[in-house]
Amino acid sequence: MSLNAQVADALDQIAALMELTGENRFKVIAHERAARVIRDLSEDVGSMSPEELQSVEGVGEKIARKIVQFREEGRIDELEELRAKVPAGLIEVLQVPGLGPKTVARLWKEAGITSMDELKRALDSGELESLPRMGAKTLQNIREAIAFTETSGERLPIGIALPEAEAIVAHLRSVAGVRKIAYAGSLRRGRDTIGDVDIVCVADPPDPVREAFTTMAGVRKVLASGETKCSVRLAMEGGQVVDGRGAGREVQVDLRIVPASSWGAALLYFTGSRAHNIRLRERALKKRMTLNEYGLYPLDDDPTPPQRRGVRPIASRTEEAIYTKLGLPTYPPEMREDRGELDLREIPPLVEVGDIRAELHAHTIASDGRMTLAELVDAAIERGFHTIAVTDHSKASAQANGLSVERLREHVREIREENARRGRTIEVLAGSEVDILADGRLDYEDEVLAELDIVVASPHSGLSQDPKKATKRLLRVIEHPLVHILGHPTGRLLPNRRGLEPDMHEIVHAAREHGVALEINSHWKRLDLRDTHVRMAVEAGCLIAIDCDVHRPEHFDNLRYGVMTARRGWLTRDHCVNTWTRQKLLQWLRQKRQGASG
DNA sequence: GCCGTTTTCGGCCCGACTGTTTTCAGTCG
Repeated sequence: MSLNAQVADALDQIAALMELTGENRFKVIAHERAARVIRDLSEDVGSMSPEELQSVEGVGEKIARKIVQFREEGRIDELEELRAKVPAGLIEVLQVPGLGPKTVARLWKEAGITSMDELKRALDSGELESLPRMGAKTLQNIREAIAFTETSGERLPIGIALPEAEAIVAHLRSVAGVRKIAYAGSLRRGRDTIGDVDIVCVADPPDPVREAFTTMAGVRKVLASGETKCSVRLAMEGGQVVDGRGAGREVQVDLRIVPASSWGAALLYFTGSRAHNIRLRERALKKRMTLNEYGLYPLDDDPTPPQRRGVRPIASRTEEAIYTKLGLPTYPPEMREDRGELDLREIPPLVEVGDIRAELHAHTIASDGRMTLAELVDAAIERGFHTIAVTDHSKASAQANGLSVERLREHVREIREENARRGRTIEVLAGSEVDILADGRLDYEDEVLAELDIVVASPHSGLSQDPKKATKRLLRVIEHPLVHILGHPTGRLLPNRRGLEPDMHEIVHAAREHGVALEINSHWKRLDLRDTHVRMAVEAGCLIAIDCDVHRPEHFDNLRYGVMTARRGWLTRDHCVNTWTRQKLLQWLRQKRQGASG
């Protein structure tokens, strides 16, 4: 785990334990915020001076000191003191939805509960029933919430959640009275994984959609069903199985019903992120306005919310109107993470799905793909691409039927013939997805690689090696004169395989220097590079390739996930090689070859 | 604990829903 992630975890633990000791909630929030910012930070806190640490938003003198102590001694005094006071097992209990710090502290102090196992035993024995404010319903909700975290605790990959959300939206759109409906939340922001699904809708009258929502197929439990807000737990469809673990799992879905006049405010609010929203509200207050999910209103001293007093909003119908009145550009949802976007005067020209004109990482039946060469090329033409690179696996990927040198050469001949046959319709490039061996050597000799139009080098094994080795390994690849693209650089798999954890600073700077493009692999199980890495690469001025790693025709549809990840990293068209013209792309590919020989 | 184009002190985003209680605390997003 990177140092930033370790520091963030430690700060999160301090925050959680503070909550249980009843510490001032603003102190708790300050630690949570610092943890989030450091987790997202592109600089490495290990190489920052105390002054630099304090220049980070949300990090002041005291938290900076804690970070310094952590990196020098591997511990933080305050965290150790808190751990001595509060049983560590309670942090897990705090993760159960519906159990907040107040309730967990009561369970600890009044019933002696110090861990999840003890809580489960106490629930079974009935000893909690005697506690005040612990009715049968509350206890049953806790039981069900624990079961939910155990079967469905992990976040859902976006590739599972997005189609599910689209199906729900399509279903509800046909209900009488529904005038507008859309999914929001982290799904709309394009995060790689999703905790729950948020849906916003305008419906008049509201009852039919509420009824349809709480009774739709798959609803296991209705958590809330109010005038404007409904929440359910939904069983995932049978087909949506993640690595064999999807079966039986549930996902929480929230529906918010809002007036048509508040559509923009509601969409803005429920899209988040939470941190972005808080920033917007702070900004509104500075401008003597107040922002909530109903609209942007003039600020006054009346404690009753303005929408209940019939106050006319300054803006509310569209997101754009609200941003404009706040003096801000309309941020694409993917940028709304409080990662510096509010300091921008204008939005950079972020890459869009329609900009992608080339797929540079695709497999055929020659290795582990399902399409013949001709079928792959046809599929690429159908997508409107001007270039398709055929990059079957190299020999070390035996499990993927990787090609021996002889088979590769025969394959290259076939690809060149196919390219000639297609004329100007599409450029078919002969390439390889070459395995990166554990020490950073490539799986084919240089003389073989030199015969190819394009080389994508990817790690497939040795993915748990330590960060220093991983960094060296990838640097060696980036410095190799015949490599164009570093494919799925960390090899992570969502939700559980962490993959390599190289020093991404070194990686992106070397990639920039050597003109190697780093790949965003668009498969929703990979999304590798991830968003924060893309942002680092963009800041360093790296080239990026967004590829689908196509094995089947439908894999081209994963492009949207890769593009959302790119946009979350603020990638613009000019630095994305897949958006270039055929001529510019080919020039870049050949230039690397000439640079190597000259 | 952090932060400041009115502030180095005194604020810190805002509303909905549930459960259990009878006016609200706790939790969530």
